[in-house]
Amino acid sequence: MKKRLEELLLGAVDSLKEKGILDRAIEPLVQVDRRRDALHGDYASNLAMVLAKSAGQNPRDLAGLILESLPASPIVTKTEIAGPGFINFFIDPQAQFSIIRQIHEQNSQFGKSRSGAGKKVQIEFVSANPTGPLHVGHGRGAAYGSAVSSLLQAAGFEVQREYYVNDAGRQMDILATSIWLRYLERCGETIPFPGNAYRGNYVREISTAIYHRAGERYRKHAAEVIDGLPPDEADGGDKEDYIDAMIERCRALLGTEGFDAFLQSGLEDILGDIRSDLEEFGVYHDEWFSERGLAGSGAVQKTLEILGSADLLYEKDGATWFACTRLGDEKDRVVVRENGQTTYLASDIAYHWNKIERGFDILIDVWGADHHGYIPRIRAAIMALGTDPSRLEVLLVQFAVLYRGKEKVSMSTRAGEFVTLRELRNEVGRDAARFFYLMRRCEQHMDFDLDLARSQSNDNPVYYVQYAHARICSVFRKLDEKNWKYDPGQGMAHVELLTEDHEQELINNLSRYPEVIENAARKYEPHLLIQYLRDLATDFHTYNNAHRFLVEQAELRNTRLNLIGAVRQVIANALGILGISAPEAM
RNA sequence: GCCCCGGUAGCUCAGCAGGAUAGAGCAUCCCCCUCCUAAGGGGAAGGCCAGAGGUUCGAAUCCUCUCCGGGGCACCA
Repeated sequence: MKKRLEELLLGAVDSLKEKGILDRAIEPLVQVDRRRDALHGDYASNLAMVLAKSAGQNPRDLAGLILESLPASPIVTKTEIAGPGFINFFIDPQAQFSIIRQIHEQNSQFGKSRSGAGKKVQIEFVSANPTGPLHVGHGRGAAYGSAVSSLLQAAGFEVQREYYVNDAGRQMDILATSIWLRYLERCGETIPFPGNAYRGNYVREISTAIYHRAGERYRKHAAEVIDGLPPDEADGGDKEDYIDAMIERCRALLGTEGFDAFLQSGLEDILGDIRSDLEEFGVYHDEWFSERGLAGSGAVQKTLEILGSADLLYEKDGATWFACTRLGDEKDRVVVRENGQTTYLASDIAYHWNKIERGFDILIDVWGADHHGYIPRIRAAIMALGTDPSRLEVLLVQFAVLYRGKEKVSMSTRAGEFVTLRELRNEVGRDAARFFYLMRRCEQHMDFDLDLARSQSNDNPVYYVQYAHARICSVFRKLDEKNWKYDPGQGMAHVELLTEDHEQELINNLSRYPEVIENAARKYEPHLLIQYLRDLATDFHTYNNAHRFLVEQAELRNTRLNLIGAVRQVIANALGILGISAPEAM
């Protein structure tokens, strides 16, 4: 509808150009907007105001000229010039009704578009380090990333969802060491636990499992373990130095094979937990990309060579630096440490290079807000590798703060206070968790109210939307109980019976749906879809309260059933994209 | 000090790519089930869109500065 009006206006512009009223060089952006107030018609355009200056005319006069040149169309019943120069369009109700038929024909496909057709998008999200369970912060990224993926798919893009598994590097070494130390405790050794080791309960559980499996095979005497290590933070030393020395000791005592056994158990256990957690949350990844695999393939070295041959690497203080200041970053960054190990950045550059080579048109990274400083160096790397940096889109998700009523829930990692995604899901349920995560723009800091999300009451916006769907299902069940037959064909033949304001309002909102999808996908903003759902649900509840659907008169009944059936379909489609269920009864 | 995000009703937030009288939900106050689930609906009240400049026909929306919150500035990942 919008597009058709825009075409009409373009036609008018062309003919004004021929008449010499408008300069041929002008290529106006023709815009048509929906009007909120029915008084101003169904759609309006600001075209005359936009063109007024370049045409040297006052906007209202120009609007008149545009209307004179506007090609005739059966869908437009009336036009008017209003306010400072708006052109208002009134649409033939008959034409508006066609949306109901369209929804019934397309069903679950309704609302999808082809605007992204032929474009391959890769979206990487969650990618939490496999050193512990997902917490509520990861949950927001997971909900957001998966909703954006579905949204892009609905807009026609070919989407690949990826999880980058940081299974290489120091953090994994710390994990393996932490597990081993807990294992030694289990064996009966007394060793002070390093300040910088992982102290979550899951570490103990993993070590216990190893103990049951392997017995005391990996046991070493406490004295042997701590002998000659530098002081830990608690003893006035440096916790980083201490943990590094402990890792070395662990490696020396266990040998590569033994160390890897601990590392591998930890990785498998935690990654398995993350996978099942995400699956239960309705979040899927097409690809789990291993950092270790990347390093093993020699890709990191190769990428460094490319940077080197582009003359973007230099040596200083025994380390190798990436000269990213030349490409817009504020500092140069280390890629190979003094000790010869490559940094996380080096792998990440190689990883992005790998993504580019896989042939995606758009790369999306969903990151926590704390990573924003990381963006310039990745962009620099992409430029250095000869790729247009605008192909990389980084979406930052701000933090979520949990509240229980008025009380802020502490997010400290210290024992017992840590809130995992799994705990959140257990407490509020999958649907509410997703809905609440997606309700806000991702740039918005979020206050997540656990009590509200959990409440089974009308305060809870999730139920409000789901209830609209369930209510419609219930109407169709009641229809069967009355032994009336639903005849969609008869309804379609009598759409003109939908004369109530509430019905017009609903139809109007239904026809907005494809635009909402398009818009939300373009802006990566699933919250727009939630907003829309709340509007649509409100319209339905209002309608439901004011009118009955199961009336005696068959034509009217079938017409109304067609309308609410369409509402049900659209709600189901939208909830589907958001990964939230559409219950048939509540 | 520099960088990112935010500052809209008592609270939590929308406000689409500048457009016509700034919108929801919660909380407050009134009202509505003989009827398809009241997990619903109708109404009232509530605002100098943080502040100051600028851009223009027109600014909550764009630009600059200031103030107030949150986060980030590693040879960690």
